[in-house]
Amino acid sequence: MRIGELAERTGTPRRLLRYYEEQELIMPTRCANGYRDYDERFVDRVVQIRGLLDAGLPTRIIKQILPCLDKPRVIHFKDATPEMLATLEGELDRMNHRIACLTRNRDAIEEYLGVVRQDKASGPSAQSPGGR
Amino acid sequence: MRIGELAERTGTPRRLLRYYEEQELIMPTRCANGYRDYDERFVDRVVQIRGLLDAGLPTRIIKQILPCLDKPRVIHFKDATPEMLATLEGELDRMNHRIACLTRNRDAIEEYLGVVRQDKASGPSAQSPGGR
DNA sequence: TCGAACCATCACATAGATGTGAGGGTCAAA
DNA sequence: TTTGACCCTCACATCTATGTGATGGTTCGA
Repeated sequence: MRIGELAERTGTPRRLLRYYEEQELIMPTRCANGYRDYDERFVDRVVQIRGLLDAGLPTRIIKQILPCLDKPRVIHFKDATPEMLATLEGELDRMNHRIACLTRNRDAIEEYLGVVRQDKASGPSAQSPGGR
Repeated sequence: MRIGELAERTGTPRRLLRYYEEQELIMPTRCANGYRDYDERFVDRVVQIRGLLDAGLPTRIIKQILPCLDKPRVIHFKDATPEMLATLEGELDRMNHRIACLTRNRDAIEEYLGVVRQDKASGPSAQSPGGR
């Protein structure tokens, strides 16, 4: 598939698809005329990339993470240098922190919304402390 | 406490503490001489802010989230305009997506590291598919 | 064969978070 | 009183992910 279709199917501007390629996150083949040629698997890959970017990971790190997601992954073992493994460990750690932080705050927001909604429902002027 | 101490206790450059203030995420009082004066609660707050920034939220959103975290929160109810609630709902959603994405990828990395480590241990040249 | 709808590269612009440094005030201890 | 370690406010630089547009090639159907 060409860049336009991939862009549409992933909701990603073409500009960014080219950017991700420049950052070596995706490596489409080229048709005879020079057009980029993406195979089906790139749809998920791009969605993955966007999710990680949105979650605060830089392309540099995403590039290291992506190979871990390939299944079957048998082929990729030789690439695993000790430094890369260390990077991954570190990144795993940071991801856990992020998850913890997001979860904590999500729960807080959820609780807040719950209380506020209930408050609105039972009377706009009442400010029940919710009994602590 | 002054900015230097807060910087040290939160591991945050002074520059950024001033930046967060400019973005109205934190509003320290001022001493007579113009120095910023942070009270104890700012330590947690700054850590919170940094966590959220690291997780990909922009200051604009963090600013809206922070009031939800204050406990007791009784005072803050009147601020809750319908638009703000809608924003929070939306942000809650995005946070859930982020959490899901991070969790998925974290698990994949974890599994990858597990397999690779086992592989290293049992013999560097073996490439067991891991049995599905 | 022409035009619309693709594609390509290149370059410059923006926005947000952060680094860095200049120029200058405050204050306490030597 | 001077010095060192703080603090202040600019202001400009940098990096990353993005937006936007110029310029031009390819393909295909009218």
